Amino acid sequence: MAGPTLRDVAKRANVSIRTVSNVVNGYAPVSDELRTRVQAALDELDYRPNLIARNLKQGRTGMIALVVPELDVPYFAELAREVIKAARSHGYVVMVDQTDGDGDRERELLGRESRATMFDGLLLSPLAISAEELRSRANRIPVVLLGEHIFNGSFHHVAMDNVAAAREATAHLLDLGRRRVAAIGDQPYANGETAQLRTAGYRQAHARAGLEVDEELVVTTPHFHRRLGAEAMERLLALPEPPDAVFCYNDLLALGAIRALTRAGRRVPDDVAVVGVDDIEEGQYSTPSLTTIAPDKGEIARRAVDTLMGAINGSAAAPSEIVVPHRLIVRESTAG
Amino acid sequence: MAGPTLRDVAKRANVSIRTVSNVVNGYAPVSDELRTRVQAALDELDYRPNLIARNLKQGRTGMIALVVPELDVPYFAELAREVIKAARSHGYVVMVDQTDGDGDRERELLGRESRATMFDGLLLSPLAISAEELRSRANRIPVVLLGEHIFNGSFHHVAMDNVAAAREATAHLLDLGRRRVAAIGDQPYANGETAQLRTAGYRQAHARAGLEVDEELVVTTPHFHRRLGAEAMERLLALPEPPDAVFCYNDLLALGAIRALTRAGRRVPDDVAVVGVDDIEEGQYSTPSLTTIAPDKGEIARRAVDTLMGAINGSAAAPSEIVVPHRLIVRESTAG
DNA sequence: TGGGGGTTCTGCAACGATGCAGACATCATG
DNA sequence: CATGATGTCTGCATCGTTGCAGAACCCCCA
Repeated sequence: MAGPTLRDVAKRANVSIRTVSNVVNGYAPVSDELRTRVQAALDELDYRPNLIARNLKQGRTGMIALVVPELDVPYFAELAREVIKAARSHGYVVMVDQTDGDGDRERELLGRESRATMFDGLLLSPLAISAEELRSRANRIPVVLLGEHIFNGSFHHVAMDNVAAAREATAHLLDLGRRRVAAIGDQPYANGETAQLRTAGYRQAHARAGLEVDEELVVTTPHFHRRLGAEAMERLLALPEPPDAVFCYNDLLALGAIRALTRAGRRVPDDVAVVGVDDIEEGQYSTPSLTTIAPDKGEIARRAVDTLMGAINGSAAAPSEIVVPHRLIVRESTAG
Repeated sequence: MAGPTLRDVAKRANVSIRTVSNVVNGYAPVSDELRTRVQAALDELDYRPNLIARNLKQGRTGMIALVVPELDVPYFAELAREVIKAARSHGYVVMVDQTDGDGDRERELLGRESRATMFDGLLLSPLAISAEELRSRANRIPVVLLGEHIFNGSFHHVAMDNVAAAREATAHLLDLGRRRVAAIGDQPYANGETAQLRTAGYRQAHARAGLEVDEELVVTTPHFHRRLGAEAMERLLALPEPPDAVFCYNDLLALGAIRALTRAGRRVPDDVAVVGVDDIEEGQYSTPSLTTIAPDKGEIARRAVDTLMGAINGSAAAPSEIVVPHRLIVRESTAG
């Protein structure tokens, strides 16, 4: 099972281990004659460098870890794709792990026996554990946070402007003349920062338009899945005065809401207009297609990876707060 | 940056390195007195074992790699989730990489300088490179193939029965009384084995029903994305005699096809019934919801990981050909 | 002929951990 | 008291690689 080592190659080519290493790495000057002899031995034995050993010696692995709550949530899958791409351009590979939003799993990740020491850096997506806790367990390896707002930043952090995004989405609905705009996805409790920022934006839009928010229309959901979007929509439809528009805190909620609406016989957008957030590909092909706030995922991934690379290569810069652009993409679910 | 090592802890606790190691691993008998002293030192220095070093010594990393063409294709994302789960139950973590179906990327993965030596095993999903080539570059580490049919198996292989699955999907449409059933997704060329198996099943269903296949209705698509499903459907609709049903080789194609149909003003399933393959979650929430062939992804992942673990732990069993169950799930796109 | 400078090549130590054999002390037993 | 068994603890070698310093050799020119 175990392959040939430098030693085996050296023996066969009748040279020192070090010389073989030099040939493999193209390092020091090696005469053509020896080089071809060594190369022949390498080929004959089909030598492959043992990266573990190389890593141990060099103190880096060329791997970073990307930790997301759920890999099969399209936003994270699409983000993962971009991260893998960005990392590759730095010669890095990415270990993807999912925590199911489970705080224990996350703690484990940062704990003593964690495999985190195998990675040169960590990209963490929205966390169940608090900023406090993260800081106290702070690992020895560089960390960049994605999309979760951690206050008084002790970590590098990349995200879009959630307040502005939510404000624009809501304003778009108000501009269409809708007056009962619901919000699905609030999380008014610890670690629900992202959702809270979006709620803040939703309120700002109302305030700027001189409108009151009907608190009945702000629905809390513990997470952002299709099913919860559908359920929340059903509850809203059961109100005496149901909404004529909904701002959903992500696209999955929005698609679930649309599903509930069509099942209930309401037309989208005629009866109820719907906006989501994330711009997952699915929203381009749904019926109706989905108006959404599109964060620049490629940019998020690139900036996050760049920042992480900077931290890995020792630039002990102060934690950076990076805001990536977003834009409203109007599709059928509001434009009819 | 570099954390404390066993040596540092040993120095602080005034014991040998070996004893610290024993405490860390709970190995040999260590007296309570020393144990507490060492433990204190471990805590004070916040020691974390260097896994690279441990791995080098032990010859295994506790990591496997999962290689898929595209991580943001829902089927692969959902599969990845299951694989990560299954691997975790064996104490393994999973590196996910994507190749974009790019043969060069795959060759690189298997090539000399590949990072594959960092992993105890490899799970490979449908490949752009041929079975031949894979075999010739066969790595030194155990490999299990997922969902791609490699003939005269030299590798472990886990998949559903593609012919049967396609036959059942097509039969379902024929049973509904549809007589012009199209197929979207054929790939009648090298490395299109999976697609070819599905086409075979499609033909079998026709043959068993005593019907001819209209070759005009069999559409080739180079890959399985929503856009191509929509385009293929548009072409089919432009035929003098358009189909009254479509069997799509995966759910994304089907969702794209549905999109094209509704845009063209056709009703699904009344005018055209649609079936997909994969049972991605999106199909439960689309409008209409999607009838599909559901492979048991959890089972695929578990069997694949189990098989890989077996191979890693040295059981040099003959390559196993594992067939996992699938079933037809009827939803609105055919049941109206 | 001898010494400076360059080119090739090599051995040793080290990365941080664990396997192994053995040192040392303690204790029970005949 | 000698013997051996047992329980703790330690040092050395090792995993496969690379950094470093220097050895060996060649060439050139004074």
